[in-house]
Amino acid sequence: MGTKERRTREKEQLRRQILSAARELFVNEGYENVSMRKIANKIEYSPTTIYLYFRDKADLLDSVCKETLLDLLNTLGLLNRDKSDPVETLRKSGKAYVEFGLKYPQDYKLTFVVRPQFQQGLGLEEGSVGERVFNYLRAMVSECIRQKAFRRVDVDTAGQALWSAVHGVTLLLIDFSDFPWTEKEKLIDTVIHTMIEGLKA
Amino acid sequence: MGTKERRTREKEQLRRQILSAARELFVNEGYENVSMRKIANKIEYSPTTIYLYFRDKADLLDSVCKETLLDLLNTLGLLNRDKSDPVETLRKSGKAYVEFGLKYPQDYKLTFVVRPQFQQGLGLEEGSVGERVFNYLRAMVSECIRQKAFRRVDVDTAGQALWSAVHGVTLLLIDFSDFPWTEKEKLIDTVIHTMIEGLKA
DNA sequence: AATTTAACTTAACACTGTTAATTATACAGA
DNA sequence: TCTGTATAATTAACAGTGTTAAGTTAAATT
Repeated sequence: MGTKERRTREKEQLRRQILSAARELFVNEGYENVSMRKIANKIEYSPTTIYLYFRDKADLLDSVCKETLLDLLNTLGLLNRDKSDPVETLRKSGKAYVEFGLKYPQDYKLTFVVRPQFQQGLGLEEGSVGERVFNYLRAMVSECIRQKAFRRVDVDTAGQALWSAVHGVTLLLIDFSDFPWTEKEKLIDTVIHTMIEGLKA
Repeated sequence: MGTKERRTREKEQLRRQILSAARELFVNEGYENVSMRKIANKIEYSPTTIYLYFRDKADLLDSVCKETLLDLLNTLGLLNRDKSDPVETLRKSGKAYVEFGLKYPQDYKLTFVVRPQFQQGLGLEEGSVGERVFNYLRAMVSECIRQKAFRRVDVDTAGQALWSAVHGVTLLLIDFSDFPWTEKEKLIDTVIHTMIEGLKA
């Protein structure tokens, strides 16, 4: 019959329409300055229609962030991982991570700052996209240790430490853009380089 | 006459009352879940009275955060700085910074996460408390380099890199408390230790 | 053509930050 | 002690918020 398929396709389409309107508004005006009515206006539907597709505003945020994480994962996955030089691969990945954050600062904040604020304890459950991002990092660190490029150190701890560093520099650069930072690229490179050197020693 | 002095004293007292009520509510319920009316109820005044003491809700947040920064600066200042071992002093300060953040997680987030969200570009202007916190860190790094414990590296860059690392680990631990972190202390120590080793190399 | 189902909208609730206008209070000088 | 004045605090109101329940329209099925 196919009409049912068409309907579900149309539903999916509207869902995506809502999602992209929400992302655009969240990014440009900030999550808390965006009302359901604003989103509804943008897609030319009544505000309550959104509730047929998303549980509430937080759920909307949640879905937007999930997309961002997939984007990030994809960006990292596109790097040509040189198995023979895992340290260099790690360095490049760290750099790509920060650059992703600075390229889409508001999306990064939505995912790693705003979302935890409105939905405590989540985003990184087992099987989630967030977990996959971290596993990606973990695998690289593991390879560095296996090839004895890094000193014998707990893989998880090292991975989490690296994540801390790149997350930290990304957020500081985004949040305090008026601070008299040294040259941005230099700071990013120093953070990554210093962490990697520290893991070698 | 002295009545004028008493009045200003009373005004100051109410100001502090508002401030401490606001902090308690912000910390326990989250900035955006606290209404001016809630704060007013707590201090048993009408909501609009608050506006005689603070410009708006963001200004209230601002004042709360300024206090937090002073607290942090004081905590760091209380460390006995051993001039003969600046690296150890730096390590202890980093540790104290993270511990401060984890001891008052909500206050930390209000200052370093929520506030930049609601008042873009600030908190670290010249002469501000935030700048003083960073200067404290800068001085320590400078001493490490002067005594040749660290390789010759730009002081500002190194300081900002260190700040990135401790800021990052603090926020990750606060925001993703359900993530399967390795032992918390171990992670914190690794972050700080790795950065310091990286600056020596 | 009638009926069921799905999609969407209208109306409403309790609440938000904030302003303007108003009232109460405490002080000063007579 | 009374009056005028400055200051402090309040009431009422506005335009907007997320969200729910009830109602309406349109499409698909029988």
